Amino acid sequence: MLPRAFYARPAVEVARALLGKILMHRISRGATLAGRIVETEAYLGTGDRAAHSWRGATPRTQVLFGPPGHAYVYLIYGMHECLNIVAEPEGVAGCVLIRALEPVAGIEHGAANGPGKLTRAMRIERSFNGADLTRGALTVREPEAAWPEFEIGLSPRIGITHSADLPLRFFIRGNASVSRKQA
DNA sequence: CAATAGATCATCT
DNA sequence: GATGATCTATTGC
Repeated sequence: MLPRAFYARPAVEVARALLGKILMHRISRGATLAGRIVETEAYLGTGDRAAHSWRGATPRTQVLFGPPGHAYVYLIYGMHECLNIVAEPEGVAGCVLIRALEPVAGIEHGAANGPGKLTRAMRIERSFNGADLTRGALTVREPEAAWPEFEIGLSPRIGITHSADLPLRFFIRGNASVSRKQA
């Protein structure tokens, strides 16, 4: 289990450090869904026009200003949920959007290569909003066996209409589960 | 193969 | 009342 201190850093650092880590959801006794994080995006707090928190805290975004290591789950376009992990020390907004997973357990190949698809594959819903990822059913942990070395790619974020030119998207170069063709 | 449309609703103005 | 950190299907070259 990654310690809370792992998340109490700038969102950009956390986004890069999360690549290769394992997202695990314990559905029930003995049944787990798991995937390797292969694509992330950093969202800063105030000042990043693309971030939900850019204007300040609202009822929905208050979790982004709370303690790091918690989940921020929201509904987008009326039909897809997106999973974020709160970064930065408490009181400072910032988070990391998990964009794609490589299947490890209980996930069909290609079913988690996109923000909306991975929440469905992992059965993550809005009830997880505010959940503590350092304990509980949904956790992030170090891979059990070391993964082969990988190269980190950097590109602008996807699907946003503001600050669309900032290179805040991180992905494992050459990985087949990344949501788009290589940059 | 690239571009676009439609689905569908919580949140904020 | 408009908008959006998406996805899939369909239309158009």
